[in-house]
Amino acid sequence: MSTIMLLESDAPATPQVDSETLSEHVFRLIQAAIVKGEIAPGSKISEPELARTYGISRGPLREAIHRLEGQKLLVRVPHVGARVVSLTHAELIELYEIRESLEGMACRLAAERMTQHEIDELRRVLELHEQDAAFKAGVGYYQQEGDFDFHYRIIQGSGNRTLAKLLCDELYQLVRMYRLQFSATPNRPRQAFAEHHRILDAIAERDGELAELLMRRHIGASKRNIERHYKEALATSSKTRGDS
Amino acid sequence: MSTIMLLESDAPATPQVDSETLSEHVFRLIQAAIVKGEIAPGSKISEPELARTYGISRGPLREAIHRLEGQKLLVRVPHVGARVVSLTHAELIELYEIRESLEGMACRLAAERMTQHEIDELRRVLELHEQDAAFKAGVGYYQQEGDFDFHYRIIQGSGNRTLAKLLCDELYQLVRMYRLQFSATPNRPRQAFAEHHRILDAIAERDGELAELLMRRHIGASKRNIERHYKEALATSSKTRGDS
DNA sequence: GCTGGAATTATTGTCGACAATACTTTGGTC
DNA sequence: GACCAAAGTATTGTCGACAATAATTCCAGC
Repeated sequence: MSTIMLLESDAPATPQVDSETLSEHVFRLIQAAIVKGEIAPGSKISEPELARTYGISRGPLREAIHRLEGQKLLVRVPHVGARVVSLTHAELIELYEIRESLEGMACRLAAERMTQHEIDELRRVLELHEQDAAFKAGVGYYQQEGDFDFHYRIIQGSGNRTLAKLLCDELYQLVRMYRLQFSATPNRPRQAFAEHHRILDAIAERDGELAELLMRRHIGASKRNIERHYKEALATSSKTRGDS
Repeated sequence: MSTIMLLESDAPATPQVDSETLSEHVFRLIQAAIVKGEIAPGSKISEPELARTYGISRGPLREAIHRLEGQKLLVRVPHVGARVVSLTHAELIELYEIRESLEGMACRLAAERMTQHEIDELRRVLELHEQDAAFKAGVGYYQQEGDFDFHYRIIQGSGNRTLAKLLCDELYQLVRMYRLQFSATPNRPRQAFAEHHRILDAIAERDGELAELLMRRHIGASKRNIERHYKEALATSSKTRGDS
């Protein structure tokens, strides 16, 4: 009853979606739920339960689950079921190492191949970020999605469509999922913004080599930020007995 | 009739597979067929036909298709169907650019982190290649799969499991599919072998920087080899009127 | 009271049938 | 003769039910 409501109440938000496949629809719904943390990392996915929740049969749901697995948001074990991914510290670092390499390359290509119009738009995106309330308060950044995301636009600007599919269609949601956890570090948003600005300048000057270097350093800084978070969490958990 | 034969005649080759899921089984079967070129690139995948061929229902077949799509061996269009991937020249080059970046990084990490035992085994793999009949005849190389493949082992040796999953589980089969077409260039196998040897030496000397550089050059050379092939194909197709 | 095992329950894997969409072929008109 | 439209065919998308496997519970024995 209310399960059908859930589907239909969402339909008006995406009106043209008549021809959209059911599988596609729940895929996006579940993807958003996982990225936002509405479904806790590590929690088990029950096919019958989710099917009831979204008011669909298990067929299309299973297809959605398989696609989510492709995006690394779910981990499936045959005959056992699927769980929401829960990256270990090491895996998260590995992911950032991959991003360093791939986005560094994307940034170099973007500096060489982006049109002037694309560069102008990228600058506008950055200005938008600066005016963002959350950013001004120093509590967040990064929350922008898709075209409003700095990294996303640079990757698209690289001109390497295969790379863009890999980064934006497969890895992007996973990165976004974990970004939310670490973007709230005191000084990090301001610093990240400054780094973004330097990267943009390098791109505008068509200096591919420098743009790549800066992007690698930028992601490396984010990586170190995560490592710092992790160490602090370790220290906190081990100081269970007073701290004077 | 003969469709069931096909399944059963393959079962003895993998006897322990009782607990293996049907979907998993056909996934591997179709994957192999695509990589070997038994199903032509660009050809359409008919669900009813394949289901009959492998003697299964469309359910598990569709799951296999989705996984194949994740490996970029199939391209699916909603309400239309799936086709075997057929990379354009530009896409193939893009793929090699990605490999340059990713495998270069893997090679640097491998030089830093591989155990002495792993390095010894890598050397043995290379010696095996040198003794291979096809290689001696100069007609091929690369055909080795998985653990017997030089690149595969280096990636595994990088210690970055996320990277290994990305390269070996998702991109590897696609690369293998296209390798078969271009490995038959006159001098390329010998040259590739020499490059492999230099990379191994750099790894053995724990020189990560050099190992990365050499791997990038190695893949870059393969890339140029493909570009040369392409240009020749273009020239051939345009000299339809004599060539004296 | 705890451990090991068997029966029960629940979940995943598979199937065949029906509905919806896309493609093909046929017929008609300009 | 060529192009457009409509009916028909085939393929994909979805569903509910059944089978096989895994997790849980309950009971017996030590």
